[in-house]
Amino acid sequence: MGAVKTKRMPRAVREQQMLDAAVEIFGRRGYMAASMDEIAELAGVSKPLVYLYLNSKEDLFTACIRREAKALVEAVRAGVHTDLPADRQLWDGLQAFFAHTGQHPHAWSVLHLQARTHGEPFAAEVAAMRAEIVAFVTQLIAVAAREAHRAPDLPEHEVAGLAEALVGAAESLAAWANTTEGVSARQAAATLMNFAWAGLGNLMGGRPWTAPPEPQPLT
Amino acid sequence: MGAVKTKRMPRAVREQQMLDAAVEIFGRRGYMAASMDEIAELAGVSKPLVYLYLNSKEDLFTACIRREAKALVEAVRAGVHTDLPADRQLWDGLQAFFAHTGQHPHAWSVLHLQARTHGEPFAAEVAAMRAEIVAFVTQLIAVAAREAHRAPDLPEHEVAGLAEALVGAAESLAAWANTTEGVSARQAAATLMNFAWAGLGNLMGGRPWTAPPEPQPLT
Amino acid sequence: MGAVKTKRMPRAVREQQMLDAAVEIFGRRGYMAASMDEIAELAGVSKPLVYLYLNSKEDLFTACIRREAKALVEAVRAGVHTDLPADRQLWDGLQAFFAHTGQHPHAWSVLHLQARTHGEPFAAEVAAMRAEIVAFVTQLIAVAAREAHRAPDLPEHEVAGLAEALVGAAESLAAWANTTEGVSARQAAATLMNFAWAGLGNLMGGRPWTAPPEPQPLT
Amino acid sequence: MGAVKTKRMPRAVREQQMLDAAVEIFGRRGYMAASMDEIAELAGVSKPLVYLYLNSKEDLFTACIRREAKALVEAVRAGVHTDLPADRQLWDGLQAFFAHTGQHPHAWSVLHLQARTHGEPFAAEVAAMRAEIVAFVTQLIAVAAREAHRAPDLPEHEVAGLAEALVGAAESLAAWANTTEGVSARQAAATLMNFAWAGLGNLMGGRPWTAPPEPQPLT
DNA sequence: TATGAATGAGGGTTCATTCAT
DNA sequence: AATGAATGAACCCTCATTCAT
Repeated sequence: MGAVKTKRMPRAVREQQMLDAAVEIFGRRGYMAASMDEIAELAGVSKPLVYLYLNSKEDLFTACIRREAKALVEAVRAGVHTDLPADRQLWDGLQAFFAHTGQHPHAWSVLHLQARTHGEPFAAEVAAMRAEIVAFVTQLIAVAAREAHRAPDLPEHEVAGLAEALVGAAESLAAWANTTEGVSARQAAATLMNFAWAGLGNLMGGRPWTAPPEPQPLT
Repeated sequence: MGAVKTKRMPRAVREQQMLDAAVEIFGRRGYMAASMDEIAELAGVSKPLVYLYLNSKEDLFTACIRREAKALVEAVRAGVHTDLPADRQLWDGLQAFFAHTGQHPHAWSVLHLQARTHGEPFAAEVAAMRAEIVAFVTQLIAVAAREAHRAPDLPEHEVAGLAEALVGAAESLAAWANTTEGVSARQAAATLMNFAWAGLGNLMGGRPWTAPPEPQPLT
Repeated sequence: MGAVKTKRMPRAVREQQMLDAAVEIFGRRGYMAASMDEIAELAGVSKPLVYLYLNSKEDLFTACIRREAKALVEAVRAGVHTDLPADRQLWDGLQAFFAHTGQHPHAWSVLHLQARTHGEPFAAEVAAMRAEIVAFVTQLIAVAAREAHRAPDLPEHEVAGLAEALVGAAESLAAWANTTEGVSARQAAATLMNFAWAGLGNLMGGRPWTAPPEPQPLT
Repeated sequence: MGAVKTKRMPRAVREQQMLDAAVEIFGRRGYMAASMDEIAELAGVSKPLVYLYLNSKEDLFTACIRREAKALVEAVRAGVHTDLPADRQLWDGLQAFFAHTGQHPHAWSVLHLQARTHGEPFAAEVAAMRAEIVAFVTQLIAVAAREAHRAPDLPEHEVAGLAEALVGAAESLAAWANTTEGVSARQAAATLMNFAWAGLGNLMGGRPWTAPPEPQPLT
């Protein structure tokens, strides 16, 4: 199952093999439970070579996060055409997102679970990527509102909250789509678009929702 | 900071002290990085006693998950009054959810991050709780639709997807609310209700969203 | 050859056994070449127990240095009676010194070679002991001079240099006495007393030695 | 700080660069802690070249010891003029010794500490050099005694002991002179000459020292 | 003459777990 | 009801050393 044992490869190639193996093992076992021995074996090299090229378990993990974060962002970017309407951009982006995470489950596990579960060096790394995506979505929502000649006065932090919720929902659905039989990337994206665009309110006949008054302490 | 060292306590009490300590350490360090030594010390007992009562690290972790899952579900249940309208039930449930997770961050970390990050014995445990909540939300959505005399033909798996998305968004927002300064449980709940009920569509002037046609392979 | 494997001993006893083993191995192999495995085996315990009681290789080494430094100083102190004349005190001290180092060659190796060969944590430890001994000798020389109603104006730093030279010579002779067949502690002490007291000058018929004039740079 | 990276140099030159680097690293880190990697890097060559020229870490260390031992002996020899009186020869030799060790602290560390701290291959190497110096001093003492028409019957092993003590004191003072601020080679040599020639006895008004009778076991 | 690529072996350290009291 | 004493197994990391060019 591991890489075929080929000897004497240039450093750049070997490094990618090591990262491939590391992403798989980190994704499967988790950061702490992953052993450098297993990673080296899967990469088809000896352990010292892994250390020679990637310094330490922490550095190796960081390198994995960086590579996979970059790959995910690029996959989403490649799926989006900025000259299309905002809703279409969101739809395309979501599809690309679900497709990529579905095709690289270990990488998604590394980004979504492992990196956030362990301390600051790693969480920051993935937080940067997430911020980038949230910013992208925030801007899409703003553009969409403008296109619809609506909500010129939508408060900014409200939009941020909505974007956060959308991205959060997408992240959760990624796990759902990857685990549940018969749910494709397209279906996951459609569900989320329906949820986000039409809202549940549509089901209720347009009756808008308003928060009940905050309970006051008895005087 | 740990439990006061009192000798000769009944077993049930000691067990709760141990679980308290374990939840805190598991939540802070993660499952693998948590050491039985640290847990025993924080609980104010010797290590063999932990093993005598809770058998193994795995069993201890499982016990933590079970206790905290039950507590979370009960907290949400206690916040909801089933004789109120569906939207009010959802609103109350969300508030209870965000309040409880905010007040028990270690417990939420155990349920949301640690349990899912490590293999099958634990993921299943928390999946059961999640299924319970998703079912509750699914039924709420159905009730709401019926109350509004709408969507009599809404396909079931569509509703399930929406519920999944809603719960996922809530889980993501929990982290957001707990980390972001100045975001209270009430605000997080409001943001999510707006998102779910009004949808983004409202911003767009009611223009409904429809998926573009699936690309067909060339004949 | 190692300690008899007796189970379940109180901590204090086990610690001494470990220090015994550690001193022997450190003395034989040197600090870096000594392996914790070998030390544990010689002590008749498992490695984790060594770490449980003594924390780390560095701490173990420090503990060895402290114990042996204290033992050596006490051995010398026990040999000296402060109510005897100064020369007799020096003679007795030297004998005790050579006897102790001869009987504990590994300990002497740890103090004289290993501790000084490795960085600051350790060198400082043994420097303190050495300073104590040098101070003792310095004072002895001063007392001897006073007893002889001589050298009331002997400059202090001169005395310090002499004491340093005497202690250095003693340390070197310790190795010589321990390695050379047929040289006892008594003989080593006698040689050094002759050297220090009578000086080589006696051999020369009392002709005192004076430094030639320092060469001046050409004007 | 390392050698400038120049390609294609004759073997003899490269070897000296490697030995320079090795002496510095061995002196700074100690034999075991020194890594071939660091030595090669400081020498400005690749590791295989070090092995090609010097075979192994042991051989490299031996080569260092040999080169530096030779250099030290030659430095002392160059400082001594055999046609001068014995005390002047000793004085000049000591000055040369302290000057050389002060100027080459890493080399002195290799000879005095590292070589003796590690097993037989190396200790023998430096013991040979030391024996040469002790023999030189022994002969100087004998000559001085003859010049003074004294001590025709001085037992040989007594002289050897005195020489040993003198050399040992010199070695110890070398460390003292190199570490203590404001102690020059000249001062160190003067202190030692005073100690050796005049002796402490001079301070005592010529009162000779005699060993107290050896304690007899009770009959 | 010179080096990039690669590894077997071993060392320090920690952990979950048990025994005997 | 509770603990001090003890360990097998594994993990991260480093090093001296070689191969193929």
